[in-house]
Amino acid sequence: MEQLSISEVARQTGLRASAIRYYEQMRILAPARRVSGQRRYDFAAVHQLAVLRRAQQAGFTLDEIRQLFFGFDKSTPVSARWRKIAERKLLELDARMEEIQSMKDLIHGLQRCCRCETVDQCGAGILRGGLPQARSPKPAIQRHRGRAR
Amino acid sequence: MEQLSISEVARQTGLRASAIRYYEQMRILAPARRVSGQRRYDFAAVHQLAVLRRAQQAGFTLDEIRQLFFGFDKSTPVSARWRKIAERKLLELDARMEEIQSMKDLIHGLQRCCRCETVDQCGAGILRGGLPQARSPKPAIQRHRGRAR
DNA sequence: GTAGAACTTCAAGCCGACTTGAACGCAAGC
DNA sequence: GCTTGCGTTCAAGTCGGCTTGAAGTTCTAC
Repeated sequence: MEQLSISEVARQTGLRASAIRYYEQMRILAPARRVSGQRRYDFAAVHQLAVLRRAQQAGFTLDEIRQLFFGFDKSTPVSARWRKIAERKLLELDARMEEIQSMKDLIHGLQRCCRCETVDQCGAGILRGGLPQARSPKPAIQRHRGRAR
Repeated sequence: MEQLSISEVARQTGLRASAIRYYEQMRILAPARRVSGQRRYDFAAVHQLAVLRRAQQAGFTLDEIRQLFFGFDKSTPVSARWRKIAERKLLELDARMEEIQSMKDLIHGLQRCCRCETVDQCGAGILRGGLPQARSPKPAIQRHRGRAR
């Protein structure tokens, strides 16, 4: 059973050693065995990190990936875990798509309709009905949940 | 010429007073006149903030909005300013759309093809060719520019 | 034995768009 | 004169996903 150092794992996964340490700290990777203080990994860790990267590419957060790894009954196969968390994520991605689409609509509307000379005119126009209005009546850009009122 | 207090402007724009102070600090709003230390606004400020909000809804950053307000020759009408910065933004939004689309493709691929029991299996599969692979050969999720190597 | 590469931990920094808190100022009404 | 309710400034905190730096330890090669 081969033992890899952290930089060897980093090389094989394309990650930085600091990222791997960070994942351990965030409890996404189980603490590695130590040999006089230094981390030693086997190939399972490389595989786990490959899954992590793929999950990130698919838009999952580290919290969600921790869920994927540790948030299920041990008997639940990974394929079922994926399907479970993928459902929520697809809804979220659709929401993000629509958000972006409504931004695009807004910009196209501006490009088509704005004839304003000054910012003042433009603002007055927006207050007087918003004109193009796009499709979504919602605030659209709010990731900082302290925002609404 | 009416003089509005900061909380009055906040009420009319739906923003928080702290946000309005922040915009001034970030030099997106010109410093307001002071009456014994307190800010006083006229309606132009309300209009300007309406434009700011609309621009945010359309996905512009505060940096870009500062550009919109102050980054052009004074003779350039606002409609032309919009069109100029909108061009770049549309490209960016298209890129974000594709990014999200490739995430969705990745997740659909997982849902269709993953039969793995364990994370280890799954990771080994990913390393052995990545399977669905989606469309984009690019890293996909990288906003932290320190990331690549 | 010793240089230097690789490893460790811990704390702090980065990005963007704010909010929150502390400590204070100023005006009006009682 | 005192409270209430605005307003002010400045510093620090938030979120996520790391990186960077300092200071110290251990491994490796000569």
